[in-house]
Amino acid sequence: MYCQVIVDIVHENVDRVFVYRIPEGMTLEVGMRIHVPFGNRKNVEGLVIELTETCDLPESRIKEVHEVLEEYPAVLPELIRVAQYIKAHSFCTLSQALRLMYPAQMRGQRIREKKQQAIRLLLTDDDAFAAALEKQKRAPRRLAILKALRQAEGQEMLVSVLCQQVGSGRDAIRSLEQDHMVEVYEQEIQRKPYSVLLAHSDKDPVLTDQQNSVLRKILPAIEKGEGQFLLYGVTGSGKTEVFIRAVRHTASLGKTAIVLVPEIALTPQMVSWFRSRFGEDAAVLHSRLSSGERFDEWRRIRRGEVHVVIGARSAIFAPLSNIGLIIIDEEHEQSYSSDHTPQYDARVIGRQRCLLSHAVLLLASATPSMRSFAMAGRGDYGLLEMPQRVHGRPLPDVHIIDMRRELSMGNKTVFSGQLLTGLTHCIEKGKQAILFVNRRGFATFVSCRSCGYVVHCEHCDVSMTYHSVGNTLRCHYCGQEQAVPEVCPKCGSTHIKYFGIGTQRVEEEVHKLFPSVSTLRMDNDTTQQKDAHAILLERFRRHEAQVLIGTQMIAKGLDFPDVTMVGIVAADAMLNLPDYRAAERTFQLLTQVAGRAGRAEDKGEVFLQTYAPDHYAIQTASRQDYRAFFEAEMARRRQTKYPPFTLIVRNVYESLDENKVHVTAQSGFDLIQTFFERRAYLQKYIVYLRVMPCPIYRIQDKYRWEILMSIIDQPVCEEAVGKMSEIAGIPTEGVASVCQINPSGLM
DNA sequence: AGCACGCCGACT
DNA sequence: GTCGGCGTGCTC
Repeated sequence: MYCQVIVDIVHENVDRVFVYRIPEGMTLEVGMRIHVPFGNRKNVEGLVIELTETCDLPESRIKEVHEVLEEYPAVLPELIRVAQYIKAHSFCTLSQALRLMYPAQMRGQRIREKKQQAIRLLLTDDDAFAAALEKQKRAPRRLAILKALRQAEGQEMLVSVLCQQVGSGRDAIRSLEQDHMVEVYEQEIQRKPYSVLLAHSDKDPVLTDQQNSVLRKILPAIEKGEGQFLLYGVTGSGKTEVFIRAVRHTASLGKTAIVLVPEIALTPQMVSWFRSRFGEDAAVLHSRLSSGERFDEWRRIRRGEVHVVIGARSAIFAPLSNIGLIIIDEEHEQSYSSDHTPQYDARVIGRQRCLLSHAVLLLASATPSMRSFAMAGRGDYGLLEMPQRVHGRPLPDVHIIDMRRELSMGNKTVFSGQLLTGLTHCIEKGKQAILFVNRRGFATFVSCRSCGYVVHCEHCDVSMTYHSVGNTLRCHYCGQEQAVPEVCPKCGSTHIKYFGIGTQRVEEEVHKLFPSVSTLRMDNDTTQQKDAHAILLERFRRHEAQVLIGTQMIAKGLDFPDVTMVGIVAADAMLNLPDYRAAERTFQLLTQVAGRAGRAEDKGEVFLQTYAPDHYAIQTASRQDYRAFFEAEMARRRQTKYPPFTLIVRNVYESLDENKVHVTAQSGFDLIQTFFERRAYLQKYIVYLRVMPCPIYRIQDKYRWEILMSIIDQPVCEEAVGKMSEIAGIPTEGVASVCQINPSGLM
């Protein structure tokens, strides 16, 4: 018997199968991790991707498998196929793609064993114990161990705990073991993530007609094992309940399900919802688990102990067998595409995994991505709609406030008159309010009002961001910190002040205007500690504060029944970012934020302050009119030749050597040009192809150049994308390079 | 990625 | 005469 092995080395030269002989008496299965001799090296890690009876290589050239690393296959056969798909579409080696399929801790010699040594007293009756004490009376360590164990619950404890209690006594333990007084054994310890969030069992709510009609499409598809859907449901339409019913139905068929959410820490409510409904039958996988916790959850899933996995992007690779349903909530979220190699998109992987495993794919959003909605329009996805909020609750009233008029009327403060009136009403009625401050694209910087000088980072070509805590300036890219200058370094003027609006500034304003009102602030500064998100949100839920002030992180999926008013301080802050998705992002964010208002009986009110009141993204968002936005945005994308009509591929080069980085980028550019010259049939698909310095020319002292290509998204063009990726992969001394596909935020 | 094989400069 | 530079080439 032979096996085809992928060695865990990332290099194109070894990115292929190698055949090994399976030694007598060794049982191997596809997906198992093994050690193999490779070249001159002994024990290189490898993964079995196929078993074969014969092989066409001369027997003399074939080596034997050295050992099996786990007694079970680490990668399910279907996930090997997913990895092959990733290799083919994301220009990485198969070993890189396979690494996505199991926890990183399993690699290398440091296999995280979830077992720990425990020790148990073997002396059952008092006489035997007394005799033992007598026998060991001249060995104080051994006596201490016996006494400690006698008192321990179940007369057993962890060796590590015991050693700490009596002072190191490994030798003492060994001799007691030889005398058959104690037994040392391996004990499984399970780390339990999210044990803080107690499972309170909720009653099933009665489904609305809308929820029922959507489920009538999904449930039969799950039974059939075939179907891909895009669920477009407005905020507050009750999508979560649909997910729960669909997952439960899947489990009742003996199948398993994955639920992807944008970033689990941002939606602790969603996790506790599922926890309360599925309890131990659900596993949680996300990036903020400790490595041990992640490994334990992975093993629980792998052993088939759970039917449901909830997680962020990488949970799409959860080792569930017999999968019946994959749900991707907030489908439009950026976080579903990974930016470092292997660059994959969880939506695309989900689609592929469902096809391979005969499972149903369900993408859901109140603001679907352009790509997905366009695919639904082409019939790639079945479109399911939930246009009404539950219990017929109306969408909030949205007031668009023209901040240019406010300014011309002499209002130089952060809040418009209308927003202030709304906030006052809300506070007087004893309700809660959310003030949303979009920090993206609205960095607070320090500049001189006399000469216009702006404080820049000395290592990066960006202005530094003002932080009122400690009155410091921090560079967003390298973390450098410095004090705010008292006088302008350029002209000596003392009129040097910070500009822009941040959450801190808004909070200060609220305190000034409403001294008796308590506030909570949620942003990067206040959520550094573990679980800080959940704690802040829980405090707001318990009415510890009447006003919540926050950034993006308060926009998503939160459900606070007593919030009747939402203020958006600067709706168009992100509209002018150098990103073709700026309008799409603005629309999504505004819709999500506005959706936070009026989720219970009281109708919500939203005050949307903007300097671009006529922009289609603002107008359509204020009406929560997704279709109108979609049509307008698609027309614009078609006309300006942006995704989804094109693919944007960007190779970024970075180096401390200004000249070298230029030369390297230029030679890469020459290569891609030569490539196109030899392929005349591809040239007509090119929208543009150029080489130039990056918009932010220097970050952390490194100079940066880029090759930017836009090409019509056609299957034949994938070759060109592959070439770009290959060019970025050419190693150059002292120059780092990456290939990005449809990058966000060009910097 | 590693590591061996292999062909040309300054050293005990 | 050797030790050693790192340029190609291979790994079942």
